Amino acid sequence: MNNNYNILVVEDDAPVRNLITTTLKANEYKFITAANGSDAIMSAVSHNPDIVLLDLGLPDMDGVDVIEKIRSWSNVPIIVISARSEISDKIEALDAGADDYLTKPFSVEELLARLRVTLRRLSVVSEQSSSASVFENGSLKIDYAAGCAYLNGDELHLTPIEYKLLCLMAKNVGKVLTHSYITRNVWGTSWNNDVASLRVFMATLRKKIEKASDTTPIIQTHIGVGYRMMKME
Amino acid sequence: MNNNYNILVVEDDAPVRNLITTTLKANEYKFITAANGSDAIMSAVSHNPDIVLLDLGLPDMDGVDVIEKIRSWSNVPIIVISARSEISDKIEALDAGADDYLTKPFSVEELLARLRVTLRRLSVVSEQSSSASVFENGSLKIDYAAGCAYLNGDELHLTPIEYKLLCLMAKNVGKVLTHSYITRNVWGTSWNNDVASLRVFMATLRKKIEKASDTTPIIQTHIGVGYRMMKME
DNA sequence: AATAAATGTGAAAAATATGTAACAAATCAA
DNA sequence: TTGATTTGTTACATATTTTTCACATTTATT
Repeated sequence: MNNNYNILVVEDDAPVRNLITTTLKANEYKFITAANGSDAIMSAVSHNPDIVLLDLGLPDMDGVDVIEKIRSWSNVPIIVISARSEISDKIEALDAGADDYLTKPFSVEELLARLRVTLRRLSVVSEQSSSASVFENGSLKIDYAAGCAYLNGDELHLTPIEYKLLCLMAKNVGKVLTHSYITRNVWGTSWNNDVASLRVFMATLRKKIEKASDTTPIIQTHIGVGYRMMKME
Repeated sequence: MNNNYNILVVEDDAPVRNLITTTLKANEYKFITAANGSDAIMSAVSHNPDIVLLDLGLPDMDGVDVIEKIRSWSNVPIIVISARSEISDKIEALDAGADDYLTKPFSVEELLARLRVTLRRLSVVSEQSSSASVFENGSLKIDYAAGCAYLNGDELHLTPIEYKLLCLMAKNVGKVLTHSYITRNVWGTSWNNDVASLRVFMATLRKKIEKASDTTPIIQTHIGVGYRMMKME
């Protein structure tokens, strides 16, 4: 007897999808399916699966983009199943946030074994941080799945960097984030740690999200350290 | 660039071991090595590594037995690197407790990518477990994760040096810290051990954390020696 | 009690960090 | 291409932090 884990299977090729689902069914796993990227993201939001099995070759969007999208709000384990066997493809997917990478043709036994590994890890971690796809704090709202931010219901027009910056602050509400932590996470690993740029982006972001709002600023400066988004009431 | 993670490399074949260690060194990972199973188990016990890279083909014992042995007391991530490419070998190792399985010949880039995956997971887990990183002593409270200090629930505004100083005292509650120990830890190694500055900072810190509080001061002076934060009730 | 040594205190100077505006460079869509 | 948008850079006024220093106070020693 198995478990209550829910597995999201993302695969556009029907025969392969059937192979996977039949295997899962035979091993008493519960699952839902999606045949393209946007359906996959919607299912990930609405069903909150415990594991995602993801084919990279989807008709509507690149699989790596699906990984990044899901990773923008969720830490759900993602096991990639792909026909692309190039090392560079593997690295790209793993660095984007995938947890494992199987190349087609794959053995169902190996897939099941790697599923068991992931499930074993899940049960260890068990009840982990709540990963909601919508963030709300005061008059500010972020819909991670849609990639949009709102202030008092009105959509904000944010540039990509501004949005990343906002998400990073939001994911760490109440914590002081150091300059280098922010630049590393917004601009990537290799960056000259330029605080000047961060300052001007922070300024424009503040202008946009503190538009005519409350008395207390939502983003505090901690001189010599970094910035912090305050938890609002 | 990197990290404080310690990696145990278990591989009896010297050329392969060198390839791995050279790669790790080039990427600024710290590591220790073992050339057989019993050494590997001893190293895993004594050094408590963060990750184990394990070759299955060891001279003295079967690699799967090493996995099981380590798993009997530790959940350290184990990445298997093996010449055995049979599905049954993979399944056996994964079910024995391995977290990942690479077959030789392997790409060092893929190995590094899978290491990053594992490290990423480690840091997530450690962040969660470190959520209990809150110090409390009387009316004083420090939230290390948030980087903030509170007095009777009210947040204190501390400069970087004041905060460092407070954390240092807090981490050593009850102990007398010498002037030179404090200056070394707050200002860094190369410093002329200026006690005058320390005195000034200690004064402002005291003003802030002993605001209208109790009869007994929380920070004691030990003349000719240093300072001590008292354990309060 | 007198003296010397160590510590506390307040205020200024020095050093450093920040917010902002203006502008240059890069990117992107038509 | 153009024109619009986004991103990166610089200069500078302002604000904050850190250091220095003179002097008062406390503590230890004789």
